[in-house]
Amino acid sequence: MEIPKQYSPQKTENKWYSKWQENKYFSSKPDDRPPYTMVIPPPNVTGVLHMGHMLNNTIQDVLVRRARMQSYNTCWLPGTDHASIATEAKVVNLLKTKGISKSSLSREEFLKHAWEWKEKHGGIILEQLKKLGASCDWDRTKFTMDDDLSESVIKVFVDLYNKGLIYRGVRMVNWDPKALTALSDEEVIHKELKSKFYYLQYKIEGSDEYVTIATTRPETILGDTAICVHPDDERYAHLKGKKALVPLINRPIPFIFDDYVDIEFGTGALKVTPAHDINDYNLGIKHNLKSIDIFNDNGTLNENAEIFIGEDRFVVREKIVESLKDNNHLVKVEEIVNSVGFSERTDEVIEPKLSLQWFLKMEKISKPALEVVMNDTIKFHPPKFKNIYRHWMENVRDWCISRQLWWGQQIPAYYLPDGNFVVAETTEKALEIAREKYNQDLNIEDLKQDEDVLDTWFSSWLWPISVFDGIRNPDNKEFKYYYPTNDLVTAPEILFFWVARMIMAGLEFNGEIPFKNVYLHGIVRDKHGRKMSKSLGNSPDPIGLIEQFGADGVRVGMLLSSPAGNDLLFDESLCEQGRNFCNKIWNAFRLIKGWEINKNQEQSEEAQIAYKWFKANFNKTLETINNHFEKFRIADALMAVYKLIWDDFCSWYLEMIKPPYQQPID
RNA sequence: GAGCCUUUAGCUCAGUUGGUUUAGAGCGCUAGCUUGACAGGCUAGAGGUCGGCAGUUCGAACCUGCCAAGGCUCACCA
Repeated sequence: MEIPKQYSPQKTENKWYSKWQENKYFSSKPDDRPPYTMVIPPPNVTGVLHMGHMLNNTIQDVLVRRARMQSYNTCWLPGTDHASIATEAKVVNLLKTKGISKSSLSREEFLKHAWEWKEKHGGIILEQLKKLGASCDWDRTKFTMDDDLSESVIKVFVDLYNKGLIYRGVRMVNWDPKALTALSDEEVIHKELKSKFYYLQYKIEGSDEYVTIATTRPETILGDTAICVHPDDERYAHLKGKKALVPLINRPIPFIFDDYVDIEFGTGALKVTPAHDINDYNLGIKHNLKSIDIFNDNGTLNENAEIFIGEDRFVVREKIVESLKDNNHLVKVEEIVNSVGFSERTDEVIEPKLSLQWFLKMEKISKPALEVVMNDTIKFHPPKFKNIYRHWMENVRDWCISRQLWWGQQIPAYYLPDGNFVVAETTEKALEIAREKYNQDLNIEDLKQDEDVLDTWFSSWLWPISVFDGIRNPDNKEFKYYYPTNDLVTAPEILFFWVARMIMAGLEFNGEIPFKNVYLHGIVRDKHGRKMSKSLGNSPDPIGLIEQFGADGVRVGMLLSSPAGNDLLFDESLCEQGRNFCNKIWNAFRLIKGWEINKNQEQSEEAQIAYKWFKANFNKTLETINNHFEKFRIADALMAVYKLIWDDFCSWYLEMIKPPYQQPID
């Protein structure tokens, strides 16, 4: 039998993965053994595998395979996330290429298209994970919009509403003018930008005097309803009771006095636009100001603006500066660095907007979730994330959970003709409650369900529970056996979005933590430390890498340079090292396979010593490896294996017991 | 603006409560090897006043203070 000199991962990996699958080696059923459970951080259903997924799932696979070898009953549960905004945007774009606009479709028609798209393109990533060798229990694959998971989300919403933790109200929210929906605070990314600081003159009504204010958003002057100065600022004291005229439209607005204003900053005079800035909004409430919303949902100006109606906010910014200049309202322009919020999904500049949304109160449920992390009931690896977690938890604000989208779980609130509403799991139950509470004569047609859906994270925060049906049937056998899960492997980017909220959900709905360890790995960057991005073109195709180096080669390469919490500077040469390692093992096998065994031959003294030495060495290394694993030092564990095989086993042991040329071995 | 983290060989990182470390690993590098498992290999070797300054100590990569560079998280200063 001829064994090729070089290892061929393609042949080997496909062969064994099929075999594993055929024999259901990864499938798990509750039994007498202790369980080891892990849920996958569900990737977007429309996503494709990128380097980050590859790292994330390789680490999980290592953990779960080790647990399997330790004879735990291992269950690694895979699945995908419906990713409301991202998926809806993709479907909208696809429809656009077919000449269909979303607005021309009914909700039902649109959802039909969305589901079609999901069936067709969804789950590609799961097939890619199989190529990677991921040992998931594929029979348990879940999707966050499966009927049972959706039901769980609705049940939880109703439960929280009944507990008084969910409320509906008009608040200043982060509005994405491109996705046309509200976002949570976490979905806003602040970036420092070089902006312009415009100094504008407002005429004082009935006088020749002017007052100068400074702003970065001149287009919002059309929504001004006051000018605010500090009560101790003598420069402006004489303006009490006077009014200023908004430039270009000459709407009179009052002066208000509040120590919120920083005397030193700008001119010490602040224009107040309650509809378009959270601070101004608060000032507006305090001083009883009118609120003039000058924007449409898509970021264009509406009739309230009086001028530039229908034009985009950024176009108007340019134009209004010209107008102000022409009318001698512009005093000067300075360069300034300020922080601007962008939508995490669409990269659109966020518009603070007053709107009616659903919120979840965070104060009560965040406290226990903070505690279990601080007292190490849930351990973070590396622990430096505890601080970051605490800071966020201590300052968290109510969570805006409604989204003006169709793809997702529709909010189970039903409005009555008189404006009242009821919250219930089904229309039938809603009707029942509505009749009881408001009017016996109501019919099902009188109820109108809320148009909005819930934030995707409002479903994925239940993931470790709902995949085992622990919300609907908390006493079911599987949930009792598999939950709480053991380890969670994810990126720090979603510590707040997901990890923190899963902890809250676990404690709130089941009184138990959802997992015991959270391993937070870094971001995969290129070898120059730059983030991988489409525009830079510096992200290798993971499947291409697997074809080139073998899945094991690539995975060894990634793990070797991946200490917990640190970013990984990816370089193809790492995969080469991994491939070479696989080849080394292959050739050790080739060597041994080539030996002829003579059972009658005495074992030489040297061989006996060699055997004892290696055995001792092996056990010592095993201890080291276990120690590394307990501390989630995967890279170190792998290096110990690497050296054990390459140096101790191949370079020393095999050489020591190697029989003379063409002689048999004992 | 607030909080946190990092800085050790060319690169990526270890270095556990300060003393068996004249500071380690992998990769890379240099010089030799067409050696019968493997050139995706073997052998030999070079490389660091542990970011800077000051201090504590008999003794500091490790503790303290200041400074410098890089990074992360949060934040309503127009």
